Amino acid sequence: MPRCFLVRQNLSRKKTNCYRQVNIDAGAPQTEIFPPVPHVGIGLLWDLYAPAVVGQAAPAKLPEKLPEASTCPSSSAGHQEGGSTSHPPSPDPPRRRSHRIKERRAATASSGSFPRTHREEEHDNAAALQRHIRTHALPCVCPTCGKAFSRPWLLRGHIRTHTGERPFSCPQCSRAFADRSNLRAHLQTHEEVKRYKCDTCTRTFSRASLLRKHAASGCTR
DNA sequence: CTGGGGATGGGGCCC
DNA sequence: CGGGCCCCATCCCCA
Repeated sequence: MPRCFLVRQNLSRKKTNCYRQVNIDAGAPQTEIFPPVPHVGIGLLWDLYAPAVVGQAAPAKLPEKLPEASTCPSSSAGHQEGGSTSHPPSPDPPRRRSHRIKERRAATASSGSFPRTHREEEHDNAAALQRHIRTHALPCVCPTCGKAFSRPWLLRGHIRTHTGERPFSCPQCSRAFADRSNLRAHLQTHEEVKRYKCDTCTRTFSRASLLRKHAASGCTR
């Protein structure tokens, strides 16, 4: 599920004070955070969307922009945001587990082995759905600002924004990060060869998002 | 426009 | 079954 389903788009995540003011001053943190999406609707979306993408790389979560997601080169040269720090940049980076499963499911759908794999898929989907449903419960509430999260580790990461704790340090520079993913993204900046290449020009970028912005701005180089 | 940091969410997987 | 951790993805914001 895209984050925008859970957090108001116009609520600044950069400035954590905004959370405090919005949530506490408004006195209704839950109503500020919860989207107007009925829980049952999620299951329907899940069920409706998954068959529509069988045969392609089925997204693990609902795309924020369906047309772009359908044309996103997710199965082509690396599209990982931060990339795995244990692997050098490569035009053919190791596929993620989610990709392998997506491909397996796609292959299942297009193969003749429907009965057995269907049971597998039912199990997978049921487990995934149950877990997804749990994401709509937000039992983990920040004692500082009242923001609620679905999982404890999400809350822990959020609390670091209050405490300033940065347990993840870059081995190549002195910079530290509160989030491992952000460290991984940072490590890409140390790479000489960027893994995201523009198809139109010769420019390369350290992030998929930078490449997208570059393309969206109209590659003129 | 670009590069990068910060924040947050999801599913996969293991225990 | 659920918690916890991991990796990946994405958005926003700022320099």
